[in-house]
Amino acid sequence: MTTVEQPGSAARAVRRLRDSMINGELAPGTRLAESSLTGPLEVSRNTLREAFSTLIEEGLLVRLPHRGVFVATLSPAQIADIYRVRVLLECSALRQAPVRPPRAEGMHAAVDEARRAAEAGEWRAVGTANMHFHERIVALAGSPRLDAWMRQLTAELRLAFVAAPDLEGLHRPFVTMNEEITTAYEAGEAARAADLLRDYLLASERVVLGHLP
Amino acid sequence: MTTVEQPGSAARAVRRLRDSMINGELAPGTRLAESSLTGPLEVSRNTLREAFSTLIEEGLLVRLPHRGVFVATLSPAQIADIYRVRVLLECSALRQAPVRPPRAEGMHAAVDEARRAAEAGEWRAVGTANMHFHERIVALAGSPRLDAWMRQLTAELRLAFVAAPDLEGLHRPFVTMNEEITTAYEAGEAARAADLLRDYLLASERVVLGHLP
DNA sequence: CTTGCGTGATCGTTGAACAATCCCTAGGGT
DNA sequence: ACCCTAGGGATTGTTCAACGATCACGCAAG
Repeated sequence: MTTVEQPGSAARAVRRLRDSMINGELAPGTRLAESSLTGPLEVSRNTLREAFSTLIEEGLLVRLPHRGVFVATLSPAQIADIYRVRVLLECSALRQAPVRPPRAEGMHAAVDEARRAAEAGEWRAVGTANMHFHERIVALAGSPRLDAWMRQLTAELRLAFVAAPDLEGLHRPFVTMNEEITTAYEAGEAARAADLLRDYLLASERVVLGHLP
Repeated sequence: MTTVEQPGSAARAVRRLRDSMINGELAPGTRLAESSLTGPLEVSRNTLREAFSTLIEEGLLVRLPHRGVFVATLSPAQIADIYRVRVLLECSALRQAPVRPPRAEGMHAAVDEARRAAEAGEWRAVGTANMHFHERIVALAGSPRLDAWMRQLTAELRLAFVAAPDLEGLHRPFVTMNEEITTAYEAGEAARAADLLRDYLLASERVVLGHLP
């Protein structure tokens, strides 16, 4: 479920940087100078570079040789790529999911998480919960590798969210759609749920791309 | 196509380590002590650690904190996981591939590569070519992210190949199956090609698991 | 045979140092 | 006024040496 809390300065720096990015404190395109980060993060330059390597591998940072590392900026083409992968992964996972005893506990938990956050007006938390919902869908495939990849995808996508001016308009419409997909899946209609999910993703892609420029 | 030739000591160390692993010079389970690798690779300990990070992220190495890094050992469960992901990715990519003008150039190139290697009796090269073939199938989806993931998967899987005692029996049967899949796809029968591919993968999984213990 | 402890070795992290590369600006030419 | 070139300053890429923290191994005691 939750990511393992690894000890160590490098891992801590990774977590702090990642949180800062998905919280919007570090806007996409921001340059992260090594020397100016060693202070706030309380790590040495070498350890910081190791943290950078991890985040670059995850796609959250980009390194331009001899120029520095920058918070990744997602082009429309890259966002389209992410959604292409999501449609493939999520729909396949949902379509081949077991229906005899539906495994929707995780999906329910994510839906509840999203609804509570929506009632509290915390739209960034709603976005996080929505991403959790989709991670739970992929988890239906039962593959640790797929789970790890999906977490990467959602982290990357949240970089696109932080640039959006209207978080409520971006996330609110999808809370009820999550519920519909869960209901359809639990009713044994995996194929219909997968179709709903595909429509959901295409709609979400349009919203994200529309909120960008 | 080929991986980008990045400059830098760290990237060079990554390539040399990865090549050593998929060539079988570094057997799975081998411990890679930092101090004893700085000499042969001609890099400092810090740079070596950076190279380790990359390969750990790729799944080729495993880090046990305060104990060192080891060449990854694939358990049967992990191999099964890899094949589960492959079935999902490759079959989806092939099923949704364009059939009007089939894009099979890459697949043909990989088939030829495999056949030439088979005639030369270089079975490890045959395995490499077969992996290229499947990377080309995923490339039909047109997603850079999927391509990168598939390269990771094939690299991991080759770790399982190096332990096999009978490389010919492991790789030879699949050369002609590659050709059949290509033919079916070019004939416009994407669905049948996907079914062939699924059978192929399930058979390959059995062979790999059978060659292991 | 098992348990506990000490020793040695390795890892995790730090700080400093140097070379390589890039950005920016000042200067000269047209 | 504009463009091109050269230099200085800053940042990155890489290496090295050192320290504490942690683990593996062996030996002694029960």
